[in-house]
Amino acid sequence: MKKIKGDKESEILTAAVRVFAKNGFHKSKMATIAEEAGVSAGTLYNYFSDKDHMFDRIFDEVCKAFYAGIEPLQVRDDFSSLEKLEGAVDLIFDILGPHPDLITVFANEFEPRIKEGHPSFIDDYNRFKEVLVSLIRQGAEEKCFNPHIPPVLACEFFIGGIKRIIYAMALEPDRFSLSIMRQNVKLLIRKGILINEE
Amino acid sequence: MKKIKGDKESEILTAAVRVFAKNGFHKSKMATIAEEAGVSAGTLYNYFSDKDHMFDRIFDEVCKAFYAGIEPLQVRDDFSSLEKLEGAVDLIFDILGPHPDLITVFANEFEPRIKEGHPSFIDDYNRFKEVLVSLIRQGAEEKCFNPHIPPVLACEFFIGGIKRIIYAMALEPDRFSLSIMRQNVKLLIRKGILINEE
DNA sequence: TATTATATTGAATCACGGTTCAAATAAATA
DNA sequence: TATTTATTTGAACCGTGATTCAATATAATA
Repeated sequence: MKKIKGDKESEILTAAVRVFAKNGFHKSKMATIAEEAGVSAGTLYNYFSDKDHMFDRIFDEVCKAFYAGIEPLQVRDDFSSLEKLEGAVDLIFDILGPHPDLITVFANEFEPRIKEGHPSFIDDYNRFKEVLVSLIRQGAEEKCFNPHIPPVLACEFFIGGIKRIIYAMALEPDRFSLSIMRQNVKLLIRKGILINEE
Repeated sequence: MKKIKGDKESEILTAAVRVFAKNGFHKSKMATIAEEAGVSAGTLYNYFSDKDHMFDRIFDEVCKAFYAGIEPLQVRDDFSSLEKLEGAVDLIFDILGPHPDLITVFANEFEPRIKEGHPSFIDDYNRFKEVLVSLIRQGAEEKCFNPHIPPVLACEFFIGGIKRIIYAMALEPDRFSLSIMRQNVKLLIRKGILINEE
């Protein structure tokens, strides 16, 4: 059984996500995380300088994946604006969908963490949002999306909706399947709630 | 200057909202709240049994207003389903819109607080959501709203979107006006992002 | 005004939990 | 194997901040 470098670090992070999801950041004790990871409290500090740093590492990965995923989407000229936007939805579902604990932490701790300082993941996250916004803007310019809706506003609305939907899913995994969620979110984004009379 | 009963209590709550909005619940010190309210730390405990209780009182008011506002909407038979749904949007904007600090606290602390226990406001909040869901369900039954979208799901999506929009507004009040926000949210809810070709 | 009841004060208390670090253990190297 | 280096341990430390409460001030009542 050879240990891969970084192995234990990610074991600790996985445990941390589990604990943060259950108790929230502030009520999660380093001792609990250590126990959950099967190491002692002191060991945590060989991998992370402090609790905040450990926390931010979690979102580092997520935000890097967000940005890495949306960038290639932006430049695909075989995709319509709508396909790109739906690609972004798929991206979020793909990255977070399989990890309920991560969703929970993301839903409850992400924005507060941004508000309280300048976390390491902020640049990737902002870039991700910028691409999303510019993608919507482009759709509006092409008269594919409603040009009266400010793209930033639409972007915020969609992110908020998606975030909450996947959080609901994380809380009650058996109620709706990932694919049903995904499909309906796309529908709501595209056409809203009204029946489209044709 | 006669002091109305409950006057000081609400002064403290207002100060608390301000402090919670700025620092988040856990980083807000009772001492700071006391200072902000112009009383001493000990006085807080004449009005609230502890920090959690004080916190919950804030949401008590909000949730009571939510439920009190949506209930009459539900039974108005001079309103279409769409008008009712838009009435609910207006309700949220009316209650939270004028209070950026309250929005911030609501956006960042509400769900975590629900997750960690059984707060006093949970019943009003659940009733509010139930009405919202049943309102959407009714619209679907009347073939006004898309019947393929599970109402609970639509409800979560809309709440998430609205919550995030008003939070964005609270963070940058000068970027968009309340009325622009409101109008565009309704548009997104009704028709989504696509242009409705006619 | 004197007396009683109520409200406020803020320094002291005390539990909590993040962090440290000397000792112990394990791994790497000679 | 002996020696050096890296890692892990967990009990102890210590800052923080919610909460308490005896003393004080304010209001109500006689």
